[in-house]
Amino acid sequence: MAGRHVDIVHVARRAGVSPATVSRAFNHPSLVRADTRARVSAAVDELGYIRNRAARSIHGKRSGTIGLVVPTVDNAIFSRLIQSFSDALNRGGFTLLLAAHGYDLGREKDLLRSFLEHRVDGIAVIGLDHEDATFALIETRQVPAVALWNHDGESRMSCVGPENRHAGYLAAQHLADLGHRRIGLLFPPVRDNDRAAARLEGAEALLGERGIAVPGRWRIEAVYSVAAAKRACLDLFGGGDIPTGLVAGNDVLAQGAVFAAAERAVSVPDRVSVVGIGDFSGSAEMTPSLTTVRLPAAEIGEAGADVLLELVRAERRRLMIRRNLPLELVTRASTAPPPALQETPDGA
Amino acid sequence: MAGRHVDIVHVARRAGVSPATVSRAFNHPSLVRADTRARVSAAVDELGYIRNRAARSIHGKRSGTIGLVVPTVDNAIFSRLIQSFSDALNRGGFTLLLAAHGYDLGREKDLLRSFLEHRVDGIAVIGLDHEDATFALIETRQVPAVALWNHDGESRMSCVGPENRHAGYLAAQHLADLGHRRIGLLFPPVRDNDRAAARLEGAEALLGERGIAVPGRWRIEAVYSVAAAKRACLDLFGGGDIPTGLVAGNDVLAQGAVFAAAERAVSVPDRVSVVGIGDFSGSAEMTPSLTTVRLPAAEIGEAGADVLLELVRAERRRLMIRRNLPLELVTRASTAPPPALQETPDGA
DNA sequence: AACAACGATGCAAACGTTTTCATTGAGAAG
DNA sequence: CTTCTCAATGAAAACGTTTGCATCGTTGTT
Repeated sequence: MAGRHVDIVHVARRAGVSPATVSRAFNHPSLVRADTRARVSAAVDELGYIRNRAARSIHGKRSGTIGLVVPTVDNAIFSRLIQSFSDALNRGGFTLLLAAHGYDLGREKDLLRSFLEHRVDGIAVIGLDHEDATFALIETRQVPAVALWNHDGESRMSCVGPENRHAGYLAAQHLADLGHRRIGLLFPPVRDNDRAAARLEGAEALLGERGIAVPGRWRIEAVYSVAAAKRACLDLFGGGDIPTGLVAGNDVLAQGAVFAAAERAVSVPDRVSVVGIGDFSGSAEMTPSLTTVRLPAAEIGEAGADVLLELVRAERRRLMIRRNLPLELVTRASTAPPPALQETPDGA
Repeated sequence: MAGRHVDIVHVARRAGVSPATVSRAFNHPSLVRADTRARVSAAVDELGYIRNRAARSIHGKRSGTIGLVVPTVDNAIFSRLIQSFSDALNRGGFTLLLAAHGYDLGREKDLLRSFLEHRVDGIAVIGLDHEDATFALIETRQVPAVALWNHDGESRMSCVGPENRHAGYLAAQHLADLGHRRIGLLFPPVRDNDRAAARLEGAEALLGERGIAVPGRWRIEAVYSVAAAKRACLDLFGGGDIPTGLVAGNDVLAQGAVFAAAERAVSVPDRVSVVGIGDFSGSAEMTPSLTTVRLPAAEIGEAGADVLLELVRAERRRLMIRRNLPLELVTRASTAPPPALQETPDGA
């Protein structure tokens, strides 16, 4: 009952009206009489007509699409964000264009350009660190844009997220407050990743305040994967010189560390405490359950979409909105006072 | 140096040529003289011109977009697929439109419709079970489409994936071969999820062949989350009547089961064996490492994109391509012969 | 009864691009 | 020097919509 290339003219003929009326029936229903609207609607159904947004958008109308560029999709960190971002977008009648740059900010700029070719109504990126060309692109086109997953009061663009620096600070503070002085840092490469860089900076700031130095051999770098983190920590836990506490740049790394400890028969938290950042799916359920600084991924996605749609709908361009989302230390079973203090429970 | 609404006419004026020549410089470079091309290119850079794909696509040209609808993004299962699918698309010069229907096939149809409004060049969905209206939409519009994550020689549309039925069969076979007769099934709700349904069917088929009956109290249902699976299994492992083997519908559920067993001090694999399906990130690293039937998520995404782009580029519509991707049982530490057999190692 | 006001609809221009066809000019062949 | 060919470019129509403006018929006002 339906053809492939039915356009508004076919519908108009079928309904016995002009194309203009069909268009109005869609976009300004109040302007067309109810029975005419019904005839149009019937013709639409009979012919299986589907509106062409491309043709609409060349009139300066919105395209109804929002572009999101993430470092990677394949990652517990971002998948929840993408889910909630996409849902919030759909609720607002927008469709998500998604691309991943693989932690390569040069590639990010190209993907953004491609989004602009599609005339997205808004753009979301992860983090506040981007190439100058990327900022220039956004600013000269004056396309509404928001940075997710990071907050900074001085940011060059609108942003929605927690203070990653504070997340690192809280994680380290937790270990220090428990009495740990021999602390290791397990972080991903910080190149093209300002979130991780900020967390590391925060952790080091706290340790500096408490006069705790981290020797080079306890600074471990591993890419974001349980396997890589476990591998790196098997070495760390293999020797005799083991820290009593470990701050991981995120829960994936922390999980790897816990698994490595299990394999090396290094008890968590009795022998070594591990604190993560993120509170991903599974962190609460594993054994021992993971102490971590919760990053509100779903909230970031939803609030980010809301902010972006607000920017899109705002008449006035160059509006700047910053939203700081709260962090929370979730204390579970993977952290405890260091061995020395456990032996002498009531202080030195 | 750049305005907001620079179009091809501005570029043409700046370069001292006609709009037609600018268009040709982009689309058929061989038709324009090298020095003219250079002038156009310079004008493009000076003005910051970005091509408008919407305007291009109303000429019947491709939109350069591919739509993918998944049940959910927030899930280790699909995030890797999305990643590799998106990458393969980008390599081919296409951009991904993504949406999630939350295991609601009615919603899926609406999302697909929205994709068609955007005139996507192709569509990918998960699984082979869809509403009639969904199939009708795809067939009457004759838009290239592929189903991912499931293979069926009789399928109504092109498909790329493994035989999920066989995955369930292999998992159950492994336990049966080890000597287990008291076997439980931990699966998600199968409504609007033909992959899970097929796996369950496969597992039951094998158990039937071996004359193994599964009592109702050992059929556990849990949504796809470690937390839900763990909760459900805490009950199972709490009583005295525990199966010796458990087939989980996927690794997330299996991980939950293993964590629950740990909490109930039920040893895996000495007391109960657990086999998953998927081989997700973390399954190899956890303790005990998880025996599982590997689903080639990244391969499905990449091959799926390749097949879809082939369909898009094919002159002839209604072409059907089916690709069956291999499954593999990965034997790790979470499975072993049942306790009784362990005590009397050399047979009955 | 004449006229104003208004609701409903159609006509045609406009959006930014691609493409067909026609035109121009330069070099090749005679 | 003419004619033919061919490469390079421009003019204009076309794509599927939206919308400002014009038109028409009705209803309400005087």
